[in-house]
Amino acid sequence: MRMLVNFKSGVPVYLQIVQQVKAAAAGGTLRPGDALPSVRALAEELRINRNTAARAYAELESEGVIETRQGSGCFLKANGASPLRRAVRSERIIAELDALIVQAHHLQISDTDLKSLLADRLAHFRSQLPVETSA
Amino acid sequence: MRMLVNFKSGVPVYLQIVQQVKAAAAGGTLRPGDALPSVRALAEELRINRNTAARAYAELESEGVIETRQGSGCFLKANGASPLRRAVRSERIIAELDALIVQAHHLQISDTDLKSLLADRLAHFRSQLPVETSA
Amino acid sequence: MRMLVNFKSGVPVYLQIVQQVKAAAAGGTLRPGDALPSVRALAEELRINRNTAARAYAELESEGVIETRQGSGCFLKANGASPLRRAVRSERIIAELDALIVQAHHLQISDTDLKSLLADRLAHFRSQLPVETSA
Amino acid sequence: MRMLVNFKSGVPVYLQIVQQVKAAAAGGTLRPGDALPSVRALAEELRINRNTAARAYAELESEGVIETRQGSGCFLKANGASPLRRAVRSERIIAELDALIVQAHHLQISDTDLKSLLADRLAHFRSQLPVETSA
DNA sequence: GTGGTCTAGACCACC
DNA sequence: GTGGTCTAGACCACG
Repeated sequence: MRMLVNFKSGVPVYLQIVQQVKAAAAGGTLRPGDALPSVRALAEELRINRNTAARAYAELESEGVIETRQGSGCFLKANGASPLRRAVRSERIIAELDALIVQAHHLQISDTDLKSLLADRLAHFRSQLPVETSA
Repeated sequence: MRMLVNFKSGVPVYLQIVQQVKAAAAGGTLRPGDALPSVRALAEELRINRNTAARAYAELESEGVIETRQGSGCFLKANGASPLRRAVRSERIIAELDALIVQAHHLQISDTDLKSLLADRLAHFRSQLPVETSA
Repeated sequence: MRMLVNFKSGVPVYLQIVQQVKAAAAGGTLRPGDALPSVRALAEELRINRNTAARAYAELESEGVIETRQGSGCFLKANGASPLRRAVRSERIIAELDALIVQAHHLQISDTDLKSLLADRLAHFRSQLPVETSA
Repeated sequence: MRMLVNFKSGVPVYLQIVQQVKAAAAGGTLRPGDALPSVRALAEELRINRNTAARAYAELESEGVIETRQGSGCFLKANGASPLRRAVRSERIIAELDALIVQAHHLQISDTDLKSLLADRLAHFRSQLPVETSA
């Protein structure tokens, strides 16, 4: 499970993790029973404090998304949200897409340029890891 | 200048304002000498405490982005950063673009679909308002 | 409201505060509507971090003992526990009394000496402040 | 040596054990050379994890209070602190006594009642077990 | 090794 | 001025 946090965005780090785990669960990248990285491993990978990672997991547990077993780790809950329908998944991404467009608009980045940038970044990611997402 | 804050995002409200003003200035939507809404008006429009609006402006002034003239309001500074070069503006948007891609990946939205969604939303925005963004 | 924390006991500081507020509420020393010291004032008085004091109050609020009003302070709730009957109040103190006796036993302090010590300390406290407790 | 832990008190379990052993040693209830229960036995008796019991003993050993002889168990050290003078022993109990008094004060238990309660509980304990405490 | 708790410092939003 | 949140470090209990 690839995670990524942005320290400059102002969004609390623990929330960024929560959102990504939820998205992965909703999308099916994480399936019921799958183990999440340990609090320590996640903290090290993202260069954050253990507590911040722990808090993200605590939040996810309190929302019923994951289950934590003392001494063995955190796992995606069986009764977690089942993978969403395609239309629903799209809706989830639209709010962020709109915010991005507004930002680009403020920066006077043209529609054409924005599309190019997206294509560039997608290519960049796909070259980095063998993704299981279909093309 | 149209502004918008998201209370659920976790991003400090005052920071959201700062970011939007900076983006508008960097992109050229706001030009040197242009007036910003008064603290009072902004607070009312966004339904926030006047202190919070004032704080955003104080931050912008301390960074030299705007100047406040007693009794007449806040204005974009003449010596503020001139509109950025195209390449620099692009860089500004890339971090957000990457986060979006990760999110889409977790939701198992294909690259092709993501591109389509972007095109859709761009069309949506352009049909809504007479944008001054170049094509 | 006189408060006192013991840093060496191992009992979490925030819990010691919670217990004392509850006891004061149960005993009637604090009455519904009474204001508690502000988080900052309490922290300074006890030489603890503001967060530790805040946590105690947060716990008390979550248990419905106090009510906190943004910007004005914390107050004992009207529907808080009504003053306990004499017998019940006594019960509250017995667990601690027993722990004390066991400790004294381990230290081989005689019953007589323990009683003397209690009398001494009571006299000490009564000389320090004009207590409203009946003798 | 009878031990007792309170899981709700917030005091670390290992510390409660350490405190009780030290008190017993300081008071003379445990004498140099006396054997302590094995880690295994203690863990079982108190229903705690063996690691926790082991940790308490490790702490005691590192402080020079006890010594562990491979295969035979843990014993109170000969060079451990000899039983304290009466005055010192009294000091040890005073902090707890003060906390008790504050608590009683908040519960509006009168000095007289507090003294009676102490006498009651002392009588209760003495009737329960043949104590070796001097009268 | 695992997750959980307590204390702390810096910052935020509101009166 | 008020209380609340986020991040962090150190420590605890358990497998």
